[in-house]
Amino acid sequence: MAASTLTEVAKLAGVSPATASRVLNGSARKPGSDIAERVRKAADSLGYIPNAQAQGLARSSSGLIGLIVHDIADPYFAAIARGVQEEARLQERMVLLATTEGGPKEEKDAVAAFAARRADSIVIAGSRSKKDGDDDANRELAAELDRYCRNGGQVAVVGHPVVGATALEGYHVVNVPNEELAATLAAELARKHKGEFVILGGPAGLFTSDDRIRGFQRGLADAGRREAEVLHHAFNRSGGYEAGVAMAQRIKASRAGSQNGPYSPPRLCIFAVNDVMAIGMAAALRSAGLRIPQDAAIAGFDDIETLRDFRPELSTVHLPLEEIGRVATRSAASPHHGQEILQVQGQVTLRHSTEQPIL
Amino acid sequence: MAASTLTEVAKLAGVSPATASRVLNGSARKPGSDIAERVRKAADSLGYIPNAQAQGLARSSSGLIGLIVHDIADPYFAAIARGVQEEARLQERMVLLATTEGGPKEEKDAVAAFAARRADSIVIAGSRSKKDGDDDANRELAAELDRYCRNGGQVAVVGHPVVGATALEGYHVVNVPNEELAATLAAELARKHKGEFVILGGPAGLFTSDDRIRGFQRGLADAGRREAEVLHHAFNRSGGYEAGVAMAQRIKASRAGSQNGPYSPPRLCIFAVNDVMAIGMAAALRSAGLRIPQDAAIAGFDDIETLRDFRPELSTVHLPLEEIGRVATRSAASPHHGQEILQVQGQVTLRHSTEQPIL
DNA sequence: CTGTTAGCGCTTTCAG
DNA sequence: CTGAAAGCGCTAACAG
Repeated sequence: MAASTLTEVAKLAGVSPATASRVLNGSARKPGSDIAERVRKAADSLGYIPNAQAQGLARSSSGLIGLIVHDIADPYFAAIARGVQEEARLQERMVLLATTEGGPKEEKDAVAAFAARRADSIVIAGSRSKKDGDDDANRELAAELDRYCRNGGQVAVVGHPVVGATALEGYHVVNVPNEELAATLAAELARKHKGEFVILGGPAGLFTSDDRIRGFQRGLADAGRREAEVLHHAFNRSGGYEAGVAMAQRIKASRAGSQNGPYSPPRLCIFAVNDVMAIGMAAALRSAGLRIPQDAAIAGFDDIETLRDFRPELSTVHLPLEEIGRVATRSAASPHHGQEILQVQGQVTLRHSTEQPIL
Repeated sequence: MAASTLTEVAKLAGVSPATASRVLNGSARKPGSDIAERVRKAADSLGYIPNAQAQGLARSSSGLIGLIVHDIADPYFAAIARGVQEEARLQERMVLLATTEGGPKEEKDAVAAFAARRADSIVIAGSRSKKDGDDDANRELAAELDRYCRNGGQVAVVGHPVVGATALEGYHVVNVPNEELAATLAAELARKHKGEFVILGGPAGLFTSDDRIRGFQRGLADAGRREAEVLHHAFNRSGGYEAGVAMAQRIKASRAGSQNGPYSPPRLCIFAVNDVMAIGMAAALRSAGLRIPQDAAIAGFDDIETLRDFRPELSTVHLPLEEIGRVATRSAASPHHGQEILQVQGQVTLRHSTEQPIL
């Protein structure tokens, strides 16, 4: 037994499908109220549910919003997804989810799949990468997006424009001032921290990571501090943890070495380019018996919700994640001519993890 | 400029649309390799992307999986969503996301929307409630689901059968032995904890919560312990926090009272029916200057990933969340006659938050 | 193996 | 204001 159709409803109400369509689904022209009444009654006596696929085909639009994230279980993406979802609900659209683990190949596939489903707009939350070897895939991704836009689709990208996008029509960029914020963070940290800095970055080539690294270095330089060493690891908790294991050894070694001398080794300040990496790092240090901020200071970036319950309280740069999701979704809802660029604000937030230990 | 169609591809290749369809989209019969070649060439010279809506209409199936959660940013749901997503990818389907904040009304709407989109299957991750006032909405939800199933849809529900579902065709239940696990947890805690127990539950009527409360009480009773007091709060971190604020006062008051007497007050053991509530509770107690497990023991339920980085390490019941998402999605992929019930295993996991303080 | 012919369910001109 | 008719893009019988 298949779901009942508009035609059946129309028949039951004794009207034409066209009329039934006009009363049931939004149309400019309103049929007479007596007719409307009859149709509505027929509809819910049959439990009529419009077939969105058919509607989509006829109207050539789907009421779908495609969302691309690296990993939906990562708190950063989950928060953005929540914002997207909220806004989608306001727009009376549904969210189609795709996870890509950051690969341009997967992103391209996701875009193609969304295009196939005729999604009205696509929100790309994960950051793009220009890692060696990804060149072709990136080109294909850009081509796919361009095509999607040329066919009338709207694309909102969080954090960074798409590499090599040529069609500017239909692109919306929610710009996160990663570099500036990282610079500010560095400046503030430089004021209170007199020792060395180390940067824990994601894979080289990942835009978000690179921007934050660059900004942080600039901030250090402006403060007259020496350039920080940069470590590259996976852009997630594991990457941070892995880096932390090595870092712990290093800290211990340097400490052991200096026990003979008159000076205690300078305390390191580690800037992780995102919070989940910072958490991984902190966990590894803690497992090794080191304490934060006594044995090392740590700062992250994003201010994911998880931080609220993480100890020590982590210094970071607050980003309005849900708002970013909402803004991206909202902007993609209104076709904009030319490339639209929106700014969001972040806020350096210093907490206990970068405080001076009490000596 | 609209996307190019199968017909255009066919024309360019000099074949009929039917043939083009057969080579491009999966069909039993394979056209000759020379023809196939030509069609394929035509297709990607035009950048052809099949219109999934049209395919869906024609095939009457959509390649869509509907996922219903309370809140995608809640780590519990995010983990399940990841599992669903993984399995969906294996099935070459896409995930449609709906968030409902637990309301039966919203769940019903979500099901209707999925039905409209002709989702092949629906996974309901959020637990159902039979709270007073939700009766009508619950009935409607059940009706909507029944209809969906009668029309050939598959529904997988995590944790608890749908209230009042009559059509058994197409229902799949991933059963989480909440009650048993809670009982086991109670038994183990009773062995090491000699003081009072308090249960921090969700809203009365929420199945998952009620089951866990019941199980815990049973476990206590079996251990010869007295029934625990039950607190009801929102089923999320805020609920836990709110409860914690009150609890902190109470603990402090009882302690102050007994300072005059010869006995220190018995330490409380708090069982929160899920981890996010436990975290909220712990946060509130900590803000009030209380320490865990010294001033109170706490246990949660679910073993969400967040716990890995939460201190004190929280005792809980481990649930294979991703696996649950995968299993639900997998089972809903294969139409089962009658109601299918799958079991998942959980594991009581005692950690530091319920340890005996060293006196 | 290929092409022709009907639809899938709905919207939307265009007449009446 | 209503109805009839022509698709939207694709698939699936059924012929050839």
